[in-house]
Amino acid sequence: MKDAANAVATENLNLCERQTREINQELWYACAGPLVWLPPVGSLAVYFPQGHSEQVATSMAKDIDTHVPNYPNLPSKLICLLRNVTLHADSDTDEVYAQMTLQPVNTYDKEALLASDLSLKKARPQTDFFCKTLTASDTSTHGGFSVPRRAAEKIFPPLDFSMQPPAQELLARDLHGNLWSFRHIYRGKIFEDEKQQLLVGIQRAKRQPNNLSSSVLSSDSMHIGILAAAAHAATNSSRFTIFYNPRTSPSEFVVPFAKCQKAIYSMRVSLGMRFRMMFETEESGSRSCMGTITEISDLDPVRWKNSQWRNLKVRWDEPAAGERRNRVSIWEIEAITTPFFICPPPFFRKRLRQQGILDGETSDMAIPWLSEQICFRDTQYQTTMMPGFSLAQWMSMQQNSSTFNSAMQTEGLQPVIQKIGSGEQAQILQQNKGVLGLPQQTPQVDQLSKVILLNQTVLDTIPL
Amino acid sequence: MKDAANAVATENLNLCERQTREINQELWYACAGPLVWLPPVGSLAVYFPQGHSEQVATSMAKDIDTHVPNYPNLPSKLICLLRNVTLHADSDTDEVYAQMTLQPVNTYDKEALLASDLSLKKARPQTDFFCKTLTASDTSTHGGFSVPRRAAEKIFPPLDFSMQPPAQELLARDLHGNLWSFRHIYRGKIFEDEKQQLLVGIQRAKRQPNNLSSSVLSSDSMHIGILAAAAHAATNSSRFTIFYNPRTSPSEFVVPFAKCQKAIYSMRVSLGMRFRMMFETEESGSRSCMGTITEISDLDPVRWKNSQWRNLKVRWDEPAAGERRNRVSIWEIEAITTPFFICPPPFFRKRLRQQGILDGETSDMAIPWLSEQICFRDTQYQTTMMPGFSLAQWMSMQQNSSTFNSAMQTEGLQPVIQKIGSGEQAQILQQNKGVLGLPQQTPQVDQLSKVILLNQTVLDTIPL
DNA sequence: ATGTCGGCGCCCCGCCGACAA
DNA sequence: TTGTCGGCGGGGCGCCGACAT
Repeated sequence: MKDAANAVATENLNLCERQTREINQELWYACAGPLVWLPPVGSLAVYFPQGHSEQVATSMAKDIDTHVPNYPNLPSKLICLLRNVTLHADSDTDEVYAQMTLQPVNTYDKEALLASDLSLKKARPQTDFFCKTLTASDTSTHGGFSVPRRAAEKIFPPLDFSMQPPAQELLARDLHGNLWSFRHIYRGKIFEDEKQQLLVGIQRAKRQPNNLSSSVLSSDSMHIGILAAAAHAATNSSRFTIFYNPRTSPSEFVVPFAKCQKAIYSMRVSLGMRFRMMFETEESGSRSCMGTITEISDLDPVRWKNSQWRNLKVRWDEPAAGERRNRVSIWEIEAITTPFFICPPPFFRKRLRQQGILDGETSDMAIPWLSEQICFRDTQYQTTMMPGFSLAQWMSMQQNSSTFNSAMQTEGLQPVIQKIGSGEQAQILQQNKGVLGLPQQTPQVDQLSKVILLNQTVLDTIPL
Repeated sequence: MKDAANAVATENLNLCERQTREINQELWYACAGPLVWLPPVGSLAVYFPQGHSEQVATSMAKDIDTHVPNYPNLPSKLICLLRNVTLHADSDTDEVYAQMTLQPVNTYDKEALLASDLSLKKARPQTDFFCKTLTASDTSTHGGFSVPRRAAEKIFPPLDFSMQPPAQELLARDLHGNLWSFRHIYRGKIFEDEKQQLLVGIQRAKRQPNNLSSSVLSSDSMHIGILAAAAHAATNSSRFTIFYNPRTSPSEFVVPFAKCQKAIYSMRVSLGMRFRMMFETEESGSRSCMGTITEISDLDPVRWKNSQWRNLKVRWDEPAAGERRNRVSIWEIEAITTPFFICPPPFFRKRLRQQGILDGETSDMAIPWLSEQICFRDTQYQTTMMPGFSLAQWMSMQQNSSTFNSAMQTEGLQPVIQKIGSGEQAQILQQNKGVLGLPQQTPQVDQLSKVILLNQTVLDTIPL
């Protein structure tokens, strides 16, 4: 398939209408990547100021400055009621982001608690879409953009042989509501076509030196602003607003309350624990990678003592994926059910040996120091992980411990159900070619950017 | 003159070199507009958090939210030592902005005080440049860009008739250091040319709906961040960094200390006082507009009580220029030396009449209620405005009043020397044409944008 | 099945001159 | 003097087919 693309006149929507027009949720999620799942409005969520700072630091390509003041009154996590969520896309870069309004709470509404739990069970609907990393020919002005045959058959409308000129028009709407028309041609002189509403999105490769300076606010002021805004909202139980950029940094700093709670109360982590974690693959799929917990420690012992934000240092089984983060949070990982003691990874045995715990060569089947404990934990895991881990159970837990960032960090180990992750990002090339006829002023569309074509289905299949 | 323009290969400067390369100061100032003059490093300056907030609100096209908390410990102005100033230009929009690092101080270094005073006397060097609002033909891809003959003779190198093909090449460097080559042709079949280093800049018309959301930080958090960062720096006497965007908002919120002091101590304002103030004209020139003070009151009586940031409500003589702000600060205006009582403007007489001060029709020459006082003030003005208004005088004033935002607001009136203003801005059209061969991805180059051509002279004529 | 490239038609960028304000 | 536009030449966008993997 090849296509010529021209922007159909943007229909002269009056500005008002365009601004109120909501972004298509399915397309937004498709562009955000397979692992992103926003908590629903009205549910409880946990806000991590640390993670928020991290996102800003990443998007400004600047480390958090050390002379940002400490906010002793601001805890490392705030339990909030999610008051509002709106989806957005940067008008220049097409990067998707979400705006969330949070309100710190002290008492937990049952409904909000329930909503938080339900959101975990409701999987993201699998919309029919196709995602392709652009090739040189795709981005070149010389050739066209080729869609793999399977994708065309899956996504595009069924053939209609009534019309005679082979090439016919496909219409697609992008994140901003602009209409695009494409000519669809089948390579083998046989053509297929049908008019239907499609959606198209662009997932750009991460810019290398991201907007170095916003030219609006200094990085310091931003970080202070994050903390001060959260602290102010916390003390007044008033609302505050944040932006979540799923693709600029792997910092999911607003986490469904239930997910957090389940992880913290049902999983006890310890050194050497094996786990798996979901990652995004090249073509917007997901797969899990395995690793081992090597250390449990504060990411920032000075400002954020006893924070559970990425307090687990890990080592991944596949060293090839060197871009993976070496620190994760407990709610991002999932226990590996196959008994770990059967085959601890080589590097870990080596470390144990260095530490004098394992001396000499030991058979994989004979590691006495862990087996009993492991078995017990595994049993416990099977119990707590039974379907329908009771909501009332958490609530009673919650009532017994006023704040749940307890000191149980270094004690036990136990995996949790939920899986989450933020995609690793590819590097960039530099080119400024049009793609699919998109206007030239959209920068950074290169051969590592991705185009997403989406079948538009019923909108309300994705509850927000 | 017409020209074809192609970007000379950007010379493959390695990234490191490009980032450290400083922006040309003359070009930066030419693009910033005729009224911008940054205080020099090492001098004392006054920082107005209110004005800073205002700039952010303007650049985000969003009013300051009312639930931004009050910072009772943060005064409406901070006296700071200017530690660093760097000039920048937005890589996408070419908008110039400056980054300043400020450090609140309690004791005033004599040198810094002197530097602040000296900067007032040192006028911005008048560099040879030409500025033109783009016409439809200029931006069209069909025609070329025409430079007025006078400008060409003033800016371009002298003729050299040695070469034979009429059209020859001009090289110019833009704000980012990119080289551009232009073909220079004289209309009347006679051509002029010479190779020489020129500078070219683009001053875009203000975007109408400016970056609605930064997608990084919420507007609330930004405003809080501004206040919290300033408050933190003030209490610790530590440095903080701000961005000043001279063209996005008319908020000069970092003012040379001497300018501020002179205005506050030498000028006593009152209702009805006549003044003049500098404004930017269409073609980057400046002219003064006259007006009358109609009210003296806090801009924000709740959060910023007794602040001198735009506490003067004014009425302009020329109602045509409706875009002018109706609130100014005392250091922005200059007294009108011609005695005001000879001819108070009509609207003001009407107001006085309404208030029962003027009853019936009164001759312009017979307004007894002010004349004596005016004369006195005028005398005083002549005195205090003598050249060399002593620096030691301010210092003693400073020592006598620990903070100088005194309560003398509503008392007297007296004008001040210094003049300042921020340019009014034109509105925009929507078009996406290339200008002078600049790359297409630079947006918003339209017929109201301006192109600036500059003769590169000695760099260090402008002390920063 | 899909990425790349030579051939080449046509549109539009951009140069020239004419004309008007 | 300077903004606009018709004429028109050439370069590049973009369609087709060939070929390789």
